[in-house]
Amino acid sequence: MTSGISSDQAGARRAAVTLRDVAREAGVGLGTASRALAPGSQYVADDVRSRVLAVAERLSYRPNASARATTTGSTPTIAVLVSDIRDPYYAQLVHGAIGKARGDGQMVTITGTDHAVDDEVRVIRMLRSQRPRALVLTGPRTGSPASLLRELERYERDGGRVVVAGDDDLPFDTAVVPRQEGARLLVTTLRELGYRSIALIRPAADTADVRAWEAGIVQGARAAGVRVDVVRTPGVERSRDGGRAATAELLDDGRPDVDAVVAATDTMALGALSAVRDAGLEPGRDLGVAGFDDVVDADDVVPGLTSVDLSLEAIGGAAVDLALLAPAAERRRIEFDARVAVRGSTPPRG
Amino acid sequence: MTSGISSDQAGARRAAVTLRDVAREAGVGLGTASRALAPGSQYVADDVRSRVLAVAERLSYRPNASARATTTGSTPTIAVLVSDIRDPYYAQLVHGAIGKARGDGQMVTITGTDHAVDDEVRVIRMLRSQRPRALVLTGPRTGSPASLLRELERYERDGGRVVVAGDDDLPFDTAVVPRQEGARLLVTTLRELGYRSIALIRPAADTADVRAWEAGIVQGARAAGVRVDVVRTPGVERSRDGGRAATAELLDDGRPDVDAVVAATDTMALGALSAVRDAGLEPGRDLGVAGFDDVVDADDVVPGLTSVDLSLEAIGGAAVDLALLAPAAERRRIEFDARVAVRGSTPPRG
DNA sequence: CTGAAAGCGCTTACAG
DNA sequence: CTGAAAGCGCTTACAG
Repeated sequence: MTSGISSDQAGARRAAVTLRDVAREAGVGLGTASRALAPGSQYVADDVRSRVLAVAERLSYRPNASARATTTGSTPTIAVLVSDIRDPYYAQLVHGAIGKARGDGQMVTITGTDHAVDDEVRVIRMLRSQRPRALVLTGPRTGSPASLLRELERYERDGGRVVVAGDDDLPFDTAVVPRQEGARLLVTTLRELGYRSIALIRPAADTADVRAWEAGIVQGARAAGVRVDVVRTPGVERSRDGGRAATAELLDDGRPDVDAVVAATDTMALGALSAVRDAGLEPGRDLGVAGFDDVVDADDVVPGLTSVDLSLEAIGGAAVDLALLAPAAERRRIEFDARVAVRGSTPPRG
Repeated sequence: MTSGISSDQAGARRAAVTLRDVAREAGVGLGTASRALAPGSQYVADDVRSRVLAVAERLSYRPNASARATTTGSTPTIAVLVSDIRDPYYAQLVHGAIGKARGDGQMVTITGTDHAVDDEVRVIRMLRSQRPRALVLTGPRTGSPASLLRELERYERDGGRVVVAGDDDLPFDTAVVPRQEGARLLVTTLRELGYRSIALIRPAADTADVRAWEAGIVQGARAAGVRVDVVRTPGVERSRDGGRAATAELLDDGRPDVDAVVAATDTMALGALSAVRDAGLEPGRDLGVAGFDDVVDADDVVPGLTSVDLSLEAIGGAAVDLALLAPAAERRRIEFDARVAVRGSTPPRG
């Protein structure tokens, strides 16, 4: 680090080519230049338009998005709130959003939040300054949503759009992650593979996503005639270690003839794989293991982990679609299919 | 999808509380209100300031960042160009950047590019509209950088800052990924573990990052007295399958008494692990395998993959630091230490 | 179809 | 310390 100059200096910005420059150079008025450059506008003579376009190209003119936004009132950006972009779950959502946004001429902004309501409120207050066209909420959150809803309503009142990509528990347009359906499908599939009795490994925190997953499992099990034990280990975290601990406890208890362990997330399932090995068993052969989210690169683990693909990329894209819709009285939902990926960790049983 | 209304509608934005509202409500002029709200400004009476602040709070006022930007000339955002946010390499960089930016009151924008020069130029042209305070370039790129440099110079001329987070091959302030040092360290470490002869698995494309890695390996090997074979399989991609194919070829060739396979990326190393198994060998015990980037969750693989931690998060943060510095005549570089993580895939050798 | 003018919501010299 | 005014770079009715 060599510079002692204040990092607050913005630099000399005034140099950029401006619409006025283009208009002067093309010999037209400001308004005409503006219209010529606007893709939609009809009211420009063809020759004038092409002249303006040529000048703009030659000067390498780029419209000032901020100036446009202060006229327009909003920015062509969509703000996505995620807790951790390194988490493949969020990375997939964001990737889908970026791809779709790009086609629609929108930017994507990523803002970090720990998904506690208080923090989300703080972040949204900050974001309101930006006047993003839409806010995309993700992830399960902790805390009572009352203050969050107030803040979001204020944002909507100012013309912003609020969209959820995740669970179906907030009163906004939602691209629903098909957890419940996915969980149901997983049980059905396990049943077809010959599994009869499964144990659920879940984090202690009772968030909306885990509830949806568990509901789906229980529902599917009832329909398919599969027995379900829920392992409720106090304090278990949504992590590899959490999955390992809970599974270890299950196995210590002399597991009530369970033939598969089903975890709420792939990460926890990886912990379950280790715990099974720690107990001297061979995952897959001796005890089935399945995850959820299909976020782990299947082939990176041995055996490959059976999981549920939740179409997260498509959901990220759908959230952008919803964000660009005009607000409507009724709430809109988009839901994609879940797909079970059967791999080595749940071989056909008996 | 129920709405037939054009998605181009921006909604009624005019509702938002404005500085004028705050000033009127507080009974002061616009200028005074502006100054009272500006964190730095001294020239406001304390009682006036607190009155304005109270009104702003009560009205839930949030300054319009676009309006501020059209006065100021730039936006408090840092644009990061990445090819794929799902790639943990980029996810880590971006995560580091977000964390640092947040502390500095900057937003982070993610823009996708395939890292071909032509595409980067296109993306940067788009971004120039946004007037982001800085552009952070990442990743190795393909194509001749001439047109890219032209575009970036234009951006700098308008007052923007260009920063690189990656290889040290562009004439801008750079947060250097310590590939060469890391590669050198890896060989030294392998030597200490007892390895004498290694084969390098590399993608066919000769990008800056791979060159740096290879140079580091060769350099380290020379110093430590380790023999190096470079496996140059035409067309091999920087992927799991690429690593698998190249390793398979090496093993087919009756590998010249190599005792470890060292891949240019963790992903390729995972492919190498598979190829070793395919050949009926046990990775680790029969043949050492090492990767690079330490991007794979160590415990997800069996055996754990020896790799090099490149401090990517810190580098992402450092890029933001550089971005916020005033431009300077001399080019600045920040380099972090690399660290070798030894795991089960390279046990001590005889 | 086009130009001059007003306006978007701020910030920043400029006189008090 | 403070208010009125000019200006940032656009867009958009409003008269031609």
